[in-house]
Amino acid sequence: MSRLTDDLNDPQRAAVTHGTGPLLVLAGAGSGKTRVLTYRIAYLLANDKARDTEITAVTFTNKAALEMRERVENLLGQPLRGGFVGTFHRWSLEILRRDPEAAGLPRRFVIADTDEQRQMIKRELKKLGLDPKEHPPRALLGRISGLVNRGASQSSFANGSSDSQSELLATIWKGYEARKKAAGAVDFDDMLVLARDVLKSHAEIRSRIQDRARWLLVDEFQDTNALQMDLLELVLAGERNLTAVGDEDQSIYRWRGAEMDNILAFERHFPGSSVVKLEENYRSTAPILAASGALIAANQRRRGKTLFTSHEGGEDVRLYIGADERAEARWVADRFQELQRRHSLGEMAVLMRTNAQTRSFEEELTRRHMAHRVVGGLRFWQRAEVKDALAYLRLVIRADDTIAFERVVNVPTRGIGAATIDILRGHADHDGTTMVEAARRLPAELAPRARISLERFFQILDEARDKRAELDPGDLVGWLLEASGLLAMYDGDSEEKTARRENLQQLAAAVAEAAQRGQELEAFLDAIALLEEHDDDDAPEAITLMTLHAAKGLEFDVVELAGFEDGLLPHANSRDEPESLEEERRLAYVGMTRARRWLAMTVARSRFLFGTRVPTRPSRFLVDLPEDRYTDVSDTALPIPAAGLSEGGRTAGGLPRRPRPPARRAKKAAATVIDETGQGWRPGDRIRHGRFGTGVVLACQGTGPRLKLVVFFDRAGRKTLVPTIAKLERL
DNA sequence: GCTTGCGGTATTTTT
DNA sequence: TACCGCAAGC
Repeated sequence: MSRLTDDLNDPQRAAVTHGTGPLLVLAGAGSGKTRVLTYRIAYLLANDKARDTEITAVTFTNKAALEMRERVENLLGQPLRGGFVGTFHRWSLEILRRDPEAAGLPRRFVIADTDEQRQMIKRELKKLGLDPKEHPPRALLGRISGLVNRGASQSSFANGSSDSQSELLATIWKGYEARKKAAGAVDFDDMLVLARDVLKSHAEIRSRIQDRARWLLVDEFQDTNALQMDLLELVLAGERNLTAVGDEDQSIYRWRGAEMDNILAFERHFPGSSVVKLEENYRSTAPILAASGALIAANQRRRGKTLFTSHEGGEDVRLYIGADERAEARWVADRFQELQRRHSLGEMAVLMRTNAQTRSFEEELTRRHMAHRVVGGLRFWQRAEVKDALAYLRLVIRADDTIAFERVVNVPTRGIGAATIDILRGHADHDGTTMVEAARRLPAELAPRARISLERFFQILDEARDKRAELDPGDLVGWLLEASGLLAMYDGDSEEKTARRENLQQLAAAVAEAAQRGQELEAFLDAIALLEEHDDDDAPEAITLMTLHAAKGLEFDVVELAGFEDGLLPHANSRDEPESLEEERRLAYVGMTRARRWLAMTVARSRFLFGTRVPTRPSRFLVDLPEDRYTDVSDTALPIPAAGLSEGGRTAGGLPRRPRPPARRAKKAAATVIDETGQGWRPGDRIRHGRFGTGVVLACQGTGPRLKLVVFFDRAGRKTLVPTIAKLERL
């Protein structure tokens, strides 16, 4: 099969044709990572080194999996049967669905999504009499997830927790586990945990999976966490044919538990492994590579690669510093208008650190009637009306789905409020059954209205279950939407209601389409639980606005990296710790390397943040870029900060994670601040307040009697004060 | 049970 | 500033 290896360069070919044993492919940005992965699969199959049932290829996103499968099938000229190409979660889920009992799960367990997780934590807090404001469910779940992904379990954590803080977490966690169990639900992390446990404890299942993963390929290896590593090690047997492809310089999910050591210390994890570096870049021009390469070279934690290209020339990388975010957006829109002569709008992107930054660009592009789309907005499957409809569907399939029941028993409202739910929950707890069971029995103390409503509710579900036999799934959903009254909820012709009705119809269409593909309703529900994102990229001729995280894996002719400022990139919350600062640098690197032909970074000298205009300064990452790697095209030449100057300040994005006392530093930073107010207060001043203690002035709003100060107090956090009323002492 | 208004908060979010 | 979630009030 020479055709397969002909169009590869030497290192690529070495990776593709590698024999048995672990292989790490260090694939620089744009070096043909997916190509190596897909060619390797095709090569193994075409040369009878592997049977298709022995191929397992794991990715992080459904999109990547889909692309991989398609490209392999294109190479092979036929569909790939038997093998597995999918995400870690789907892989785990398949193991669990096949043998739920092995994992101690009910046969028809459900997947709890983020909302449902939060709901359960909230209930638990309420039960414990804790204030959700003091213990934000989001943060609690984050901590639990972090622990789980590092290999902990509720019980192991509870045993090891000594201080009251961790004991509290252990208690909440325990309740959370109990709730999931009662609901027959697993969360995203559980899928991996349980799959790992099953593989560990059930030799026959393990051996089956090991056979299926005789050739195991893992994409984006830099993003794997400890749990995923456990999983991989469990299924690697005999020849240990792991092909891991990744790039430590593009590791941007540390905060989600990604463990860079998996790639940095690959050889230690997998003795006897080979390593191939892909350093020839086929994506970007030389100037873009030179600039991004200089930036990432400043990182310590990396194995080190130097990307090169055989293509000469290319436009300079530009830096533009504008007065504010409007000037920034204007400049970008101007450039994109010019560039439109050579590049389509679909090949242009504005990338940024935070979602909030899209705003000024949306406004400017709308004003100019330039087509654009924001990636990462509300997701189809996350919309309330869609989730409601899905909950009905879930109840049809699995009558005792407590989560779904609670979600829609009163949607549309039918007089079943908190009081009714409490009664039902009381019965369920008392009898040791589910709420749905309790509701079915229609306890006597229910209000008459609630009884009637519940009866009707169950009638609808029962009828739907009967209809399952006669209607095809799409029609079943249609019927359910009518019968439940979900559709009627959005009667009317306001834009919002119409949109919601359309979403519901779209859902019915999606179900019908899945059925046509031969997918069972159960499988369909699983699929969308795993696929939070709705992949409809059907507006290609538009400028893309998105976060740097969302941009990973994509490429565009024209890329603009917006908000190249200290506080934003690196983000204020991630610049103190060296490890996270390096991750911020990688984030910038990912952004820059998305560009094929044209790249610019822009800075707004002031930004509207938290209700105030805050001065900013260019990113400290500029210091990593030698001046000949970019061209400053700002209207007025503004000085670029020296290394370290931007440390610890309160600049854009602005609140220091831990306010630091030294007045010396505050003074120094204040000198760079433009605004100064009549009252003699200015950003950077250290002050003392009777109640809040000491703090630092972040910004001044208004003048004269309307003057307000935004102060960040060391202990009390951010407050807005009127200096003439609040007694402030200047330090 | 639904609406309104207040207070608190303000990264990134593959599944 | 802008949004979200919750508590009070209709």
